[in-house]
Amino acid sequence: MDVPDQVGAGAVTCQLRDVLDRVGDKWSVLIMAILGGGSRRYSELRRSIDGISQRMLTLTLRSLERDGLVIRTVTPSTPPRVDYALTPVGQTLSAEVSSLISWSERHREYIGRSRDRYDAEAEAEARP
Amino acid sequence: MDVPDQVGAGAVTCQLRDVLDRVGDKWSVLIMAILGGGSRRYSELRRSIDGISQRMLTLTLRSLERDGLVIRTVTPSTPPRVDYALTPVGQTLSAEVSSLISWSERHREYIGRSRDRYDAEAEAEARP
DNA sequence: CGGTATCCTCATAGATACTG
DNA sequence: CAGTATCTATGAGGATACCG
Repeated sequence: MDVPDQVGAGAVTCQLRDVLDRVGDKWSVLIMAILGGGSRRYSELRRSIDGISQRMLTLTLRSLERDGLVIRTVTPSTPPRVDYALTPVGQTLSAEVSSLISWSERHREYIGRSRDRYDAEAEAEARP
Repeated sequence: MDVPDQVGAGAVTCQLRDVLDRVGDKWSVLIMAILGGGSRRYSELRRSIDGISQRMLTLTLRSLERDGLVIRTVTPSTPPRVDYALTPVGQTLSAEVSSLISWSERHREYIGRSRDRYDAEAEAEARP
């Protein structure tokens, strides 16, 4: 793994924290996954992502854009049109994300069974 | 990428959400990274992870254990000794995580420059 | 040593309303 | 259509104290 013993204060962790904050928030990965399939309009994203508020969609897109992972293209027509796409670097992160998705698919059942077992044992202990 | 257009309500997203919640919280990945280097005692983890509270260390370890990613071994000596290690499945997630860490190392500078540029442009626009 | 229990705070995100 | 502004609330996480 080559991870230093002391993490949490050094530069390595800051890098890691940055990416985890990026990848860990509620909507970023979902947006990147969709944009991995190609450029999308604002309204397309809104429809594609079930349950996202307009506020969070905009906020998340802005921070992805700020990080250079997504590019925003405005077409000043009437009605206005705004398209979002992954940048080349965004595509490489999107690839990492898709690897994580496939991990989750492979181990979904295992985790589910683990949780059931753990909860059953915890309950058995609570009421002996 | 092979990601469906509609995410957020279907099974695919639940799997993904599960992993993201797992990987996205503040301490799980740090703990998994350290345990990737081998088994560690509770107190070793506490010292290794700068800034973690006892509460969060315990909570995070419990949920990792619940998911079958970490195994907890109690040695009932005096003083008591508790060791934590990755399970085989935990090791595979740890590998994904290390891939993400290396991505973050490779693109740390790019993101930093992107943010600086974005913020500079935002400020330039705010005060023209 | 390896935890629980309790309280508290402060970001994150949802709902709603309005706009160029 | 593609946002911004404002308000609110919920829950993750920190601080502290105590326990087997």
